[in-house]
Amino acid sequence: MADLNVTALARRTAATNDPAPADQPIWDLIELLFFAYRDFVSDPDGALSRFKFGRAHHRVLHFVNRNPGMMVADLLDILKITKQSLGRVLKQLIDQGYVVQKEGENDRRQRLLFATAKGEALALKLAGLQTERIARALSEIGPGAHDAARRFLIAMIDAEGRDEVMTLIARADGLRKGQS
Amino acid sequence: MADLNVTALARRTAATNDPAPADQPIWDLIELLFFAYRDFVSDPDGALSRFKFGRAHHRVLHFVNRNPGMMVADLLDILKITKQSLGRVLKQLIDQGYVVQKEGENDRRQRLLFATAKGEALALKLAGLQTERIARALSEIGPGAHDAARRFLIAMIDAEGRDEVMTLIARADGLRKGQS
DNA sequence: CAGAATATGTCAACATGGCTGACCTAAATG
DNA sequence: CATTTAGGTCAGCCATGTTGACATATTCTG
Repeated sequence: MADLNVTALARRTAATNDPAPADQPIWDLIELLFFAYRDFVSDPDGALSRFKFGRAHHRVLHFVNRNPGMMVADLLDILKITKQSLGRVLKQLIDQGYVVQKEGENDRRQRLLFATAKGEALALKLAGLQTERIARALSEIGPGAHDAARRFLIAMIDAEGRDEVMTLIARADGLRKGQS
Repeated sequence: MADLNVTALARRTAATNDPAPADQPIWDLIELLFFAYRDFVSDPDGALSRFKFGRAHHRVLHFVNRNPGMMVADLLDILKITKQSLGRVLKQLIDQGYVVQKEGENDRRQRLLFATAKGEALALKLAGLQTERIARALSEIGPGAHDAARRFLIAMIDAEGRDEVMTLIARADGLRKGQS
C-alpha cells in the first residue's frame, strides 16, 4: 500500500521532469527532508533527556568524540554557532566529565577537546541509535543505497565548505583512536 | 580533489560492509545528514528574517499552503509540536495576513486553514530557494538521483506514520488549487 | 435530551539554545 | 613592545519548544 503511493508519486514527479527546466518546486524532496530529519533526530533526543542533555550537547559530544584534540574554534566553525552558545553546553559536558580539555603542546592558548571514556560511551550509544535507523533504511532499499544517499547529501551541502566537510569526515574516519 | 575524498570514503565504507552485521556506526551518513540539513534550512532562514519570521512560521506556512483547508489538528500531527507552540506562530501568520481560517462546513468546530495570496507568494518564494539547492544537487549527480534520494528519505521515516506522510504528499501533489 | 467527547483557543510558567555586545586573560607573533 | 589570536565570561534578549489548567463551542451518543 505504501509502495503504491511511492510508485504513483515517482511517476508523477518523473512526468513533471519532462517539460522545461521545470521551475516547479520540488515538493516531495522538500517535505521528505523535513520528515526524515525530524525522525532521525528524535531517536537521540529521547535518550538524551534521561541525562538532562539536549541536542546541542549531542552535537558537541559527537564532533569532539569523532575529532579528538580538535580546537574550540574548529567546533564553532562546524556547528556555525557563537562561542557563547557553545560555551554553555561545553561547560556542562566538561563539568559532568564527558569532555576534557588539554593545553595545546605547540600553542598553549589552545584548549584541545577530547571525549572521556564516559563521553565516548555516550557518543557511541547515540550514534548507535541513529545507525540502527540508517541501516534499516539502507537494507530496505538494497545495494547501492549507501552510495546514492551519500552522493545526494554531499551535493546538498554548500559548495564552499563542502571540501572542508569531506576532509573532516575522511580524517575522522582515518583516526579511530591514537592520541594519549 | 573533493572527488578523491568521496571515492576514498566510499571504498573504506564499502569495506566495513563486509564482515558481520557491521555494528560500526555509519559515521558518514550521520554527519552528512547534519551538514546537508544545516545548509538546506539556511536558505529560507535568511529570507525569513527580513519578515521577522522564523523557521516555525516557515513550516506552518509551508504545510498550510500545500494542504489548503487542513485542520489545526492535522498540522499539530505533522509538526509534532504542542498546540500552544503552534498557536503562537499561527496567530502571527493570521494577524499579518498570510493565513486565514474558515469555519468547517460540516463541522463548525473546525477552523480550516488556508494561505492567502500573500501567504502563497511567500511560501512559493521559500520553496523556490530550497528547490534551487535541490535541483543543483540532483543535476550534479545525474539521472536517477531524484528517485534514489526519495527512496532513501522515505525509508528514513518512522515505519508508523510513513504511509501517512506518503498520502499527505501525494494528496497535496494532486490538489494544486481548486477550493473556494 | 443530557452528558461525553472533540476541536480549538488561551493563560501562565518554564527550559533550551540560539543571538548581540562588552570585556578579560594568556600566549603567540611581528 | 604592540598587536593578534584562542579562549572564556557576564548580562540580557529572543524564538520556540514544553506542562498544566481551563474555557468555549459543537458534535456525537446512549
